[in-house]
Amino acid sequence: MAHVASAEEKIRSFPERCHQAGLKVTQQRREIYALLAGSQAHPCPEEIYEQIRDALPSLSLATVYKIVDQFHRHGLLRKVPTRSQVARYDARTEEHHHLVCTTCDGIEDVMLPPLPPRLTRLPDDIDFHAQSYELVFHGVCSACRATQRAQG
Amino acid sequence: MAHVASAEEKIRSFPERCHQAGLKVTQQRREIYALLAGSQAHPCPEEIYEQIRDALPSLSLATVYKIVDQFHRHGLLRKVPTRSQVARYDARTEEHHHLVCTTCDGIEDVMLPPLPPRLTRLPDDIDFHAQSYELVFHGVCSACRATQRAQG
DNA sequence: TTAGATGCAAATCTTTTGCAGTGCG
DNA sequence: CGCACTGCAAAAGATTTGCATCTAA
Repeated sequence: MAHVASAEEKIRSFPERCHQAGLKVTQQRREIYALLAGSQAHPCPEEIYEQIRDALPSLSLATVYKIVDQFHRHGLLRKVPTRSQVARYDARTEEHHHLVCTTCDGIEDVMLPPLPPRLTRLPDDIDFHAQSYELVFHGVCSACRATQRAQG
Repeated sequence: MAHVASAEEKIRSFPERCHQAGLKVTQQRREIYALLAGSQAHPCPEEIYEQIRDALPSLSLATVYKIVDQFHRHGLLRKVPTRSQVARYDARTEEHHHLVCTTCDGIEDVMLPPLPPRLTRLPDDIDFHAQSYELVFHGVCSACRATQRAQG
C-alpha cells in the first residue's frame, strides 16, 4: 500500500532531517513523528499525548506541544487550517488537500490533480506573497452520514 | 466601492434574515453584524467585543461568543479555517478565498474565477459529501514584508 | 405574556512559560 | 562536557456554562 511505504520512508529519513534542522533526535521526537507519519487521523496534541503514553509513560503534554511546534516550524509537519480551536497536525508535507467533517471534526487527506497556475494566481491589486495554498472542503464524512441515517 | 454597497445591503436585509432563522433582532446582534459586514479584518470574538464596547458598554464577551456562534450556525457568518487557536469570522458568505499571513495572522479576502468543477471533484474512492470548499493561501502580507525589509 | 436573549461569574479546555533536572552529540 | 531537551507545575488565553434578569415579539 502506497501510504504505508511512504510512512516508512519518512520514518527512516527522520534522523537526518532532524540533523539538517539542528534538532536532536530524542525518543519523544521519534515516537511523535512515527505516530503522525503512520496516521491518517490528523491528531491534536492531546491525542498524540494519549497515544504515546503507553509506549513512553514519562511523556508530558507540554513536551508534545513543544515538539509539534518545532516540527511545524522546521517543515517536518503541516498544521491543518480548521474552524475549531484545537491544533491538528499532518506528516504529509507534499501537496494535498483536506476534507473536514462539520459533524465530527474528522479530517481526511485528498489528492487532486494540480490546479493550473493561472487559476490560483492572485489578482494584480493584491499585494500578498503566497508560499503555498490548499483546498479545504467542508461537508459530512461517511461515518457521520451513516450515523445520521441510522438515527433518522 | 462595491464592497461598501454590499455591506449596506447586508445590514439592510439583516432583520429579515434573523426572522427567517428564528432569531430575535437585538441591539447586540445588530451591532455585531454591522461591524462584521463593514470590516475586512475577520476579527476574533475578543476584537469584536473591544470594538463594540464603545457603542454598547453593557456588552459581555460571553454574549459575543453566543451570538457569533448562532450566526455561524444559521449561515449569516462564515468561520475562516486557520492554523491558530482563535476563531475568526467573516460576513461575506458568497464564494471567495482567504490569504492568511503567517507573520501577523492577518486574513484578507480574495476573489478568484470559479474553479472548473472537474478540478474540485473528489476521487471516486472518497466517500465524503462536500458542501463547500475554499482555497486557503499561506504567505506574508504586504505590511509584514515592509516591516521585515525595514528591520533587515 | 413568554420564549428566547443577555450579563455576570465561575468552570472548562487549550496552549504557553519558567525552571530544575536530564541526556544527546 | 555543554547546550538543547524534557517534565512538572503554574500561568495565560480562549471558550463554554449556569443562572438570574431582562426584552423583543
